[in-house]
Amino acid sequence: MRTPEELTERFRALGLKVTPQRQGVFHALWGNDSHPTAEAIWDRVRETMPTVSLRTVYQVLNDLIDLGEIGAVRLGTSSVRFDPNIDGHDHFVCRGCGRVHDVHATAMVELPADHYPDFEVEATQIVFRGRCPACARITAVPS
Amino acid sequence: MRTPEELTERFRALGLKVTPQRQGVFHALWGNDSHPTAEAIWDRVRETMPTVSLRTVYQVLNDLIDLGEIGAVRLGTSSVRFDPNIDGHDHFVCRGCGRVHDVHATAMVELPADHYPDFEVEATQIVFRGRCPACARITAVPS
DNA sequence: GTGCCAATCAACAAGTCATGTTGATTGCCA
DNA sequence: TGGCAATCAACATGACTTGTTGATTGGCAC
Repeated sequence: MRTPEELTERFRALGLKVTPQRQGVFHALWGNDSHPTAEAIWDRVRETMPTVSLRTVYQVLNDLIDLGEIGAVRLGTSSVRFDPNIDGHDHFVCRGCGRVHDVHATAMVELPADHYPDFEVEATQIVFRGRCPACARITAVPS
Repeated sequence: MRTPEELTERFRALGLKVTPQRQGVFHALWGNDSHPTAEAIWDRVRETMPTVSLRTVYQVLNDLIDLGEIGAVRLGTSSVRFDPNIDGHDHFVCRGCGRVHDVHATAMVELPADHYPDFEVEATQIVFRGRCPACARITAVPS
């Protein structure tokens, strides 16, 4: 994702107004690799801007998705998560704490063309499920 | 998934009653590789049993999931899909018709242990998105 | 065949998540 | 400074899934 400053530029260039609410969302997303839900972003924005509405946060997030600045991730968890990282990467979902981690898998994933002719693959999504180091440690038997 | 007859056996063995509604769901799932939604199964069951309620279909499906007889698949589509195939396989989601196809990818997917120590991977899910042969044909330019 | 009780039913309500609506207000920026 | 986009509150909506309740049915053990 671009920096908040670059996003500000881009919004201006597109004739969109740079409001404090929008900038609040920019900053809440910047460097945020926790795959926050809309509500989590709302909480963060409200720390410095208590009056912002959840409705507006949703609006700004969807604007950013439309502009291709962030991605929406649906991982079978209840709600949509937003990902400032739009580079190709995979996800690890911890069944203990529910957190989502960005990972880079060594993947040679293909649909064998001889078995699936005429299938046009446009995107491949890999999701690992299991336990993250922190959660694995909790239930690990200490010696 | 087991055959309807085997499921009948298993339900009896567990002290669960084998009702026409349950058998209707068994048959609606048997050999069904279309990844139906609860509503789609409901439709199919109602063909021979018009009075069955959607509530009951949900109930039976969740019972089957609890027994490990079928799987629930969440692919970012609006609703949960049910999959009688519980063997390891992957999915292809068509962005044209929305249909879900079972596929077997040639996958060498791993989380490199040197980069992600202590991550315990328990399951790996691969989802391909694109267009199925039928939908690819529609928009393909005929010569 | 009989009876117990699980299963099902209808008809709700509820809860979650996301978005639409409306009419008023605010405040960015040309 | 003013136009108008953006935001606000406060709803409603809508899809999906599950909970509840009280009555009824019917599977199956005896």
